[in-house]
Amino acid sequence: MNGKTLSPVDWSLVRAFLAVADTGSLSGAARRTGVSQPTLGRQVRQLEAALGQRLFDRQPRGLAPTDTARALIEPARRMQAAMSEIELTAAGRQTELSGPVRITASDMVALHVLPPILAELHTAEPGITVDLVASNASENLLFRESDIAVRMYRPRQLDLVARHLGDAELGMFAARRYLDRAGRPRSVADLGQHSMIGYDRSEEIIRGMQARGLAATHDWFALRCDSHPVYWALVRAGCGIGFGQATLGRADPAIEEIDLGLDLPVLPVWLATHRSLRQTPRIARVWDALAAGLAPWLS
Amino acid sequence: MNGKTLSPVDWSLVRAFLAVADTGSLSGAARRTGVSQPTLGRQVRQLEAALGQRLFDRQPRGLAPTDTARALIEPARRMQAAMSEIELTAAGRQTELSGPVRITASDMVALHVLPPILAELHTAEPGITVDLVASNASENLLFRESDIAVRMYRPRQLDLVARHLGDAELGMFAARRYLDRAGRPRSVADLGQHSMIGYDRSEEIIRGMQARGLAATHDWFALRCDSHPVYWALVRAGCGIGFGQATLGRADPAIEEIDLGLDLPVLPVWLATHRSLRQTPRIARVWDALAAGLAPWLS
DNA sequence: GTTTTTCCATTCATATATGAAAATTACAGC
DNA sequence: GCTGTAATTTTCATATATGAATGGAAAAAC
Repeated sequence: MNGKTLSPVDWSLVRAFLAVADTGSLSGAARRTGVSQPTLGRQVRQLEAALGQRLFDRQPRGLAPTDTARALIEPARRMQAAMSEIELTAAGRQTELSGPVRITASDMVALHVLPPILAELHTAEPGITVDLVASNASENLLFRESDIAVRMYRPRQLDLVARHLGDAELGMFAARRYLDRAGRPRSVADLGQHSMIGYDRSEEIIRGMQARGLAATHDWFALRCDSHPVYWALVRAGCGIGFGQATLGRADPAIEEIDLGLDLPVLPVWLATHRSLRQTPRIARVWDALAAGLAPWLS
Repeated sequence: MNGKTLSPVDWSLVRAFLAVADTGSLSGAARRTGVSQPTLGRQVRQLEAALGQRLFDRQPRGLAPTDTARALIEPARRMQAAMSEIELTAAGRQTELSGPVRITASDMVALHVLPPILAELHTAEPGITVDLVASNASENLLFRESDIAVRMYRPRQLDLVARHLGDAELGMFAARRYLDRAGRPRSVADLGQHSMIGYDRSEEIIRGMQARGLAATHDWFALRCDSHPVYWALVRAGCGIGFGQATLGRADPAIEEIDLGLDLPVLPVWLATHRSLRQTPRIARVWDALAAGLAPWLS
């Protein structure tokens, strides 16, 4: 285990090293980077040979970093940061009103709100291609995993430009079909007799209800689902009463709003991008399209 | 000229970018990096495509960086520095008393002094392989272009460990053959009647002689050569009187020292390595061998 | 104790990147 | 105006790296 040659080390191996160190396994790193697992394994081995040091202990559950690897993570991160700066600086200096733009949005927004906005944008600017990442995980704008993010909270990362577009109201909804069958609740107390749809792992509805004086627990719900789009499909299918964005529910003829005077929280909607990209023509164009297109959904 | 894909950029392209930016041409960068020039050209193009920016203006005399390229050089250097830190940290944690060690020395020292030292070292430590770079240019110890440097001046770079081994005396010498034919100078004035061997571009001897009151000019010399080893071969072949390291001349039976009472300068001899490597077993072993082996040559 | 899951290593066909040599280009000097 | 020089680009055979599929091993789940 010693570098027998004194040849320069391929910088791209460090990227593989970081991905493996971050995820703790070759397979995980492969999923995250899009590079295949055998390739990552070979690259790690190659880096170990080049540095003359074992970097990971191969274990059944993954690769555990050695002391040496731990010592190398910090400079590797600096490399990554510098690489990001290169990409962002270069992208920020682009002047064409065309090219790819990657947008991150929650799966709910991506599924129900963005498609018409992007359709219109594509008609107006056919040169701009959009990569839409529907994910509730916050992609890292600093590493250019995304160019523009639509978020339901105030972004707090450094070097970001963020704009508060407005607030998305929440409402309580059920399918007309369901209400015709199960009856329309007239008070908060009536809810106890209804099928409520909730989340499985997330506790947000439960906490919200409890804060409003309802004795909600995990078992209070007849049906639970963690996927927002599927959750919403359950509501539309008449599985019971659920919560969702007010604009979405009110625009849906199959659905009826249930107003019991609860003051439901509102979700702030933010647009965010990296400071280097804000003035880039095609990014600015998409930014404006999103801001304009989202406005009718917000209050 | 716009990145049509949004795929991650290969980090190793930045190394090519830096080499080209530093040398100002693909050919120069190829010479410096050991990568072929067509490959570098392709890598630069590839980086330009990935970043969506032209980085160089192709000119007949080389590649001139664009404004964008100039903006990217600084983060690229940070990447390079971080990569160096990775390599140095990893190398510094190696514990085996074997592996490659790259030594830089002036061509004179490499040719006349180091061979016996390295021969003995190799006998004692066959696991250590040595890359000897005979070059008067100072390789960059920070970027691990060399592990140990033997230098005739005090190294001043940051993060270096340096040790002053002693001083190499200079002397005035000529081949016995030459002196038998042309006579032995008894005074400084006699030198005017002799064939003096000097440097072509370097003025060091001229300045040294002038400082000692001799009316030396470029034309004072009958023969000039910039290569130290060739210069010394000229002296040994009886072409005339020249200057060289005292220990070298005195050990040579074909050569006679000419002592006219001039107080010639001495050259300080330094050993230098990166701080991270000083304690590494095989580096320390070579360091010690060099220190011990060079001692007899110095005063 | 058996099954299932999760992960890493290997194999082999394919895609990609590389280098040597030749072709090309544009200036500089005479 | 021609030639020489020093660069880049192109071409093509070769070397290298990659991914899909497979095999294998060790924990976790039942």
